[in-house]
Amino acid sequence: MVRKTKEDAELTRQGIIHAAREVFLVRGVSRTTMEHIAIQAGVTRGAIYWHFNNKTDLFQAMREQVFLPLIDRMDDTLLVEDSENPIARIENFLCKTIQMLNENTETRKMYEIMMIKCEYVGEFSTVLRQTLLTSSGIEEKMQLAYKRAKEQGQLQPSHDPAQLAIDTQLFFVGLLLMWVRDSEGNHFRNRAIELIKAHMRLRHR
Amino acid sequence: MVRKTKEDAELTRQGIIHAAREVFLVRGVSRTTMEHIAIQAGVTRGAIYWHFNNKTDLFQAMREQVFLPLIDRMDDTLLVEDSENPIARIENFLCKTIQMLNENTETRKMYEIMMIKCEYVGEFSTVLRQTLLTSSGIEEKMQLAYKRAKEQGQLQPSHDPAQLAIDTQLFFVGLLLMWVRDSEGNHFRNRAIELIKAHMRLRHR
DNA sequence: TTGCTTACATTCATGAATGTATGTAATTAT
DNA sequence: ATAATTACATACATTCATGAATGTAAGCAA
Repeated sequence: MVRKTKEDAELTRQGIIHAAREVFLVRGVSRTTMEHIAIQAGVTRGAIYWHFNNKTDLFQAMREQVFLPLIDRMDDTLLVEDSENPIARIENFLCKTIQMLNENTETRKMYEIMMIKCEYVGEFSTVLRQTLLTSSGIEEKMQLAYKRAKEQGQLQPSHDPAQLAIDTQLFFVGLLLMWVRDSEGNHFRNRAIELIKAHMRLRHR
Repeated sequence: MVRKTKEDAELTRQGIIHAAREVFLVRGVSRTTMEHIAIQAGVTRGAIYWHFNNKTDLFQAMREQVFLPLIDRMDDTLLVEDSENPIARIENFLCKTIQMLNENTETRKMYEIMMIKCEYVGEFSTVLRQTLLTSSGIEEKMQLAYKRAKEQGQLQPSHDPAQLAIDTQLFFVGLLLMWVRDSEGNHFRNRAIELIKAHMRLRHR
């Protein structure tokens, strides 16, 4: 394989990211070497070092490619001001996320890698901090939605929007984790949507 | 350092486990070498290879040492038949676990290692499968407790014990994960108990 | 067309890391 | 008291893995 055009180069870059995801998934991030990725991508290590400085750099590129659109989606679903049914909007956001995991292989694999195939240590602790920021962002937005729900009298009067928001968030974090862990069985995968609806039903009325 | 007596040997063994926990915590399991552990423990790699076959073996020993007593505690708290207040028993179990994390350094570190410093890949996927078994065990026992609560009319009639059990378990898994991730800040660490009580309050009456 | 640059492949030097083999002194069993 | 074993330390062989250096052919601008 020899010199390529710019478009080909971008294709190679994407191919490397794609290959890395596959290898990370089966070998874990730490145990994956540049050579593994290179072989999977059908290039040499030289090609990878051309496009990325090192493994962390490659990992970050991979992560952003999946998460940036996801954050956008969150804003679209939760942050809107109209609030014609906040509770349903929360439920919708959660279900859509699960649906995303079911349909989009790359997103699913990225979640799996981030939750059980990656050690958050050294340079990677940055990633964890970003995750925390994202989390508290979600929490805030859910809290807003719950507040609106309360104003509209959709909640039981004894319920506090802030508490509900954290409770829902923790529920969802747990669900995602178990969803990912349960790759072989199907105790959580099949029932995720159902579980979300049951969770939201606890709040309603 | 020369030949020791049996008791000294056991001490060395424990020292190695202790050292491994420290190093795993800061370097992650994969990036930790036997040499790192040896230095931390003040022995040579030879000593470690005497007591353990390899890193995985050492990891398993470490894990069991912390988790076996924990499972016992779970049975004691949740499984009892008297059931003089099932809801309170669940709450108690969750709070005690958090309390354990606060007080017992080794348990806390082990949780942290297992959740964000370990890649579940190859031989380590066994560990994940064990975790899943433990989880469904907890779920079953909580479900029993919720059933009793329902029989005693402590729950809202619309609530299904099975759903409540999963919901609580996912909430708690999420809480543990965020508790571990939030090692620098204190968004979750300080409020864990409070969050548990709020969660249980959603069910009561 | 010529020369500079891009997009890689290839090679190399170096440093880990592992597991095993060997050495050795103290301990325990006999 | 002697032999056998234990609990390590030390040394070694081998296998990765990295990153940089170098090579090279093809594209692209002038």
